[in-house]
Amino acid sequence: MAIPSARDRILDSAFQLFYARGIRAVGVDLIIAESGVAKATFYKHFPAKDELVLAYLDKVDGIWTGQLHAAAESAGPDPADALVGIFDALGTACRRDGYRGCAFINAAAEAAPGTPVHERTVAHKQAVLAWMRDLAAQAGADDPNSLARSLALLLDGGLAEGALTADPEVARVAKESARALVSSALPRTA
Amino acid sequence: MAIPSARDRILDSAFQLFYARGIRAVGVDLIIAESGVAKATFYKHFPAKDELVLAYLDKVDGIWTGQLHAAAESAGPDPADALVGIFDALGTACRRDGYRGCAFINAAAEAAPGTPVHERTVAHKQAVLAWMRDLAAQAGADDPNSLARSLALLLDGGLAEGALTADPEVARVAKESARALVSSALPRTA
DNA sequence: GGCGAGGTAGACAGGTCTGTCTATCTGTCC
DNA sequence: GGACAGATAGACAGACCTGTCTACCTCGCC
Repeated sequence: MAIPSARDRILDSAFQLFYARGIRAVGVDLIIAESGVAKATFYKHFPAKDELVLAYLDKVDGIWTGQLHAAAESAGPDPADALVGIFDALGTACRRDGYRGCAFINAAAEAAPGTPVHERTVAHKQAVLAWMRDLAAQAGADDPNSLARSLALLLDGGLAEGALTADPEVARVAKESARALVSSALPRTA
Repeated sequence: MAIPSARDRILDSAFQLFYARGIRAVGVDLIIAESGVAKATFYKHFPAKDELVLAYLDKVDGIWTGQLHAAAESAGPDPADALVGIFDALGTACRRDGYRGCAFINAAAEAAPGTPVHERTVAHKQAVLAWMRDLAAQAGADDPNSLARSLALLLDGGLAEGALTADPEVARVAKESARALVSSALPRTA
């Protein structure tokens, strides 16, 4: 457990501050002060604030995607169960202190379409959607694409509403709705 | 068709600029230039930028709530149909040029919880939810609260994703999912 | 004619933001 | 010991942002 490298400290501070307050609301000076790093060091690792923002989004992507996959896996081997289990990640997130919705949606709200930040967000959402479509296909859905999109809507809705009120009820309803949509999208099973 | 008052011109410019670029990204100087108004006039009508932001949100609330109600009404007198019809407003919004998702969600992403802007967003979402809960109760749902929340998730999900890619497919899937959830939440009908 | 409401034009103060640059210190490897 | 990589501290430039203030203009109304 050595002291984290300067780069890691910067990224950690940025992670917390950007998420809690928004990207534009946090200046590099604050990140520098919070991470206890010199300004020159900051700009050596991240030549512009935008690059730090992208690194922040990549970090969020790693964490959140990991949580989604873990939730899906721990729901069991059946792909249909996995699709529903995804929503446990939403419930866990909702209950976390300082929860403020989806970092990507929040970032995209501050970035103009076409900018790298905005596009990184689109890429993330498309990756999640593609993964869910795969699961839907494995589950034998009649229309894996529509099912995956429906579930993505529920998930993004839960994340967006979470930015307003961190109400675990939202996650409960989302999971139940997901269960209903999944089972109605599968061919009749015994 | 007289020239709109100075206040209206300011609010119109703010409406377009805030929505298209985000609130923090737009300075009062730009709004002043765009609306062709003097700085003193601006500050006479809106003593601080924050008050303009709130007026902007109120304007959005009036427009968007009106569109939701209109979509619900034009789906017919049956409350269950109205609940599904709401999603036509999402489809129309998606297809509009310059569509960038829900102004409230975007605004909340930039405002810290507890600020007036954030709370105005929460109030708006709660009003929409309460209205949908009413419709769900009129439709005779077993659990109007859960049904309304499910539909709100789909709606907010559609709005949040709309900020990323204005894909009408999203609205189509949302409406279909809404139909499925509504019919599965009602007691068996012939 | 005179008054007042509301608008225009734009300088200005004080703060914050990003990004650059200089000068110094510390530890490691040879 | 000496060279070097990487960090520190902090001044600085230049842009931008909010909000204030002065000075003038214009139109309707009494």
